[in-house]
Amino acid sequence: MATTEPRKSRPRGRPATGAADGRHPLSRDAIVAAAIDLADESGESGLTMRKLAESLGYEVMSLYNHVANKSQLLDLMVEAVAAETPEPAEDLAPLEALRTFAIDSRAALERHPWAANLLLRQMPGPVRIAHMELQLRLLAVSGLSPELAHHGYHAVNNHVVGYTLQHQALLASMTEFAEEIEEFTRRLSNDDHPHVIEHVEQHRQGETGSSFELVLDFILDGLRRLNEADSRPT
Amino acid sequence: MATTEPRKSRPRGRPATGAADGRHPLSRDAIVAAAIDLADESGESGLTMRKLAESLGYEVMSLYNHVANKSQLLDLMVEAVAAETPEPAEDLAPLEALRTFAIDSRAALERHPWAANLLLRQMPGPVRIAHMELQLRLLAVSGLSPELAHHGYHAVNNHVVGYTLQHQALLASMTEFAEEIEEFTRRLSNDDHPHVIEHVEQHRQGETGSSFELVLDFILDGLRRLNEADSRPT
DNA sequence: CCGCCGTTACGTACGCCGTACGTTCTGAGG
DNA sequence: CCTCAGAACGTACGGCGTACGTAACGGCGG
Repeated sequence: MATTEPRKSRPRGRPATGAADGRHPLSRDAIVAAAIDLADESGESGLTMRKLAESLGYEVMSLYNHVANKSQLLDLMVEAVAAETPEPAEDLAPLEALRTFAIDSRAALERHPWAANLLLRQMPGPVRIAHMELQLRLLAVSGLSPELAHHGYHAVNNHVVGYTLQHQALLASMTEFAEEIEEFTRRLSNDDHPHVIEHVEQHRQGETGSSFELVLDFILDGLRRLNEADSRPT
Repeated sequence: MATTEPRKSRPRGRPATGAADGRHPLSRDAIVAAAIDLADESGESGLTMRKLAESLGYEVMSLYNHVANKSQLLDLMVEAVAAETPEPAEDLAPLEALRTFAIDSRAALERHPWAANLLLRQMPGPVRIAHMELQLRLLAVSGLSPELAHHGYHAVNNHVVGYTLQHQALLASMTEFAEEIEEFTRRLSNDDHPHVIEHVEQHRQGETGSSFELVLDFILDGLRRLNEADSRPT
């Protein structure tokens, strides 16, 4: 039907004279920002090159003039989220600085529920490498042995990412399967799962939340304690 | 071309007289088992209804006579993996039993790299509910306060799943992007990232592995210590 | 001033994916 | 012998990422 007329109503090619119509001229940064917004709203599965182009007012393939492929776009999104984490204050003790950095990292991940899952699959970019260097340096100058510093890095990182992943999954389940959960717990109600029911009830009363910092301190205290025990016999 | 002949070489309908050809008669359990095998080989993205049917010697839509949809199939796969974890011995102290259960759970997840990622998205089935009840019971009878038991459950579970997720991601990166990593670290070699380079070098020498149980004990010891501190002033 | 060219936007098309739907065959029960 | 539920099948649809060719613009050498 439309093949008879050679072009559509909107002028083709670059928008006449520097984006004279309502839209910005489509840069890489604009694409990444729009992708983050779209993923925040619709989840990772809702982020589609087609929908992303539509949200920007462009056609799909125009995006590929600015990003190589979807994988690179996801890389850029993860880096942008990582860049939201502020550097810790410099006057803090090393492990205190690491503690606040972990808390701030988690806050950034919590703002973008898709980010934690993506972290696992993508190679780290410059921002994440810099964060890694920062955390490793803090561990090194805190007086921990090299082995403990190595394990401490993974322990803290695992905790930040793992906790956020599960928290987001829990939130998603609670909103998506609300009535299934309702019926599910009622079916078990007086059965042989008393502790599960109590646990769910604790969640309903908002018992959660402080658990992240609790375990973070278990890890940091454990590192300190183990380091003292190792160095005392010397 | 083939539309002229009314049927293909292989006989249609149910296989003549109880799977007289080489294949089993396609049950739900057989489909789940084949799906697990396929995902173990090709990863979650490699598990496709088409490939799964092909690996079983059937056509795609025949699978839907035994499973409702792909999401249900993934549910069944996760449950099957969870069922691989043995129950802990009954003569152990509660927190010791929880410790071995965590280690065994991690081993099962490690055998199936796709499982940890799936755990986060799927609603728990009967097997996982039973495991949840088991862990909560162990925490309850260990003498911890209800709040500490609640947090302890999440702490241990987060650690098991989170650690496995990151470990699998690390292994995948190391095999998939081997030369990229090689060049990447060489580019940084004498730059301003000394700790990252040292960390990668530690990994090359196999410094990893024991970190899981180390942090697990940090968590369990932290729970015990905090419980004593709470109950002593009484 | 003119004509070329690199850059960007666009449209079409291909090969995957999950799966809805209608058809064809089978063995079992009356 | 006939019927009938259920399994296996083939086709088709909409959505995905993206390869490829085309069209319109701005800038620049002549």
